[in-house]
Amino acid sequence: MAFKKEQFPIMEGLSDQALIQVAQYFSALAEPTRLRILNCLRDREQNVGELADHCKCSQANVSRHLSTLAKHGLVAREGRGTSVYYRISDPGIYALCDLVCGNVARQLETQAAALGGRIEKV
Amino acid sequence: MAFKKEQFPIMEGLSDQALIQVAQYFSALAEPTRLRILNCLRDREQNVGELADHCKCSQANVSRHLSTLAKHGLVAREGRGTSVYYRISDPGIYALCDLVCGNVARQLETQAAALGGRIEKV
DNA sequence: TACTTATTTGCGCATACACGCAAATAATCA
DNA sequence: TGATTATTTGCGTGTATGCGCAAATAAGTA
Repeated sequence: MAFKKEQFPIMEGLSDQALIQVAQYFSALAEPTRLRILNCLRDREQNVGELADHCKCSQANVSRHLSTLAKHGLVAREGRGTSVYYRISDPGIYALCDLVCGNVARQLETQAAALGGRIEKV
Repeated sequence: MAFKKEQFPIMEGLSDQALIQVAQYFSALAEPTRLRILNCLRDREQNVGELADHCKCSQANVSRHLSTLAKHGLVAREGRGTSVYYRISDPGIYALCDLVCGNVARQLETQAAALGGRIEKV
């Protein structure tokens, strides 16, 4: 793990705070609806109502998920008129998601091979 | 505004099942003790007792966390003698952790700047 | 066999959180 | 002003999960 020594000292005994920070960052991404929201925001910013439509999710839940994502610095909030627009503020998440998709795909292939190829690819 | 758009296709390209898979992969990494275990396994394989010592965690919990990691294909299990040795089986987590550490570090810098540089170290 | 060590698992409890629902808040306009 | 629309938030509920504890399981040895 490439921690900056200034922020994350102690390599052999990573600080608990650093581990908690990283774990919380992963937690923000560990929810299907939030991943769908982030995917919707990939191309352009959107307001809460639009995201609720595209995610087939209630406005209240989308608002809550956006709050979580904003708290972890993944999205940025900007109110214009009566609407509130959200946009990606941490482009690094797409590299993350791409990596995870690759890892998951490899894992599925392994499982498929172990099960005789009965699992169709996602 | 109504939020029912059940006639919309699933998200562009990403099935619900794929999102759930990715979310579960992130969930496996969204736990400080599991991150510590993975960090301990970075250099060499270790058995459950060694990991319990290094993580200052009970053997039972370490065993459970290892089970979770193995279920998601992050570690591999191999029993030798009375011990069970675990090792990293998905090298992709290195890239993942590098990215997340960078993202978290950037976020911390932003927060530190917003707070007037009062955060010296984590 | 019995004994020792190492690992796993069953159970109960506490916490975290996603969701539905409804009320509260914010911004714009008649 | 009040009305309308958009967003947020408070509350209750069900579910998932991390942990401690103890028992069960597995492998090696006398």
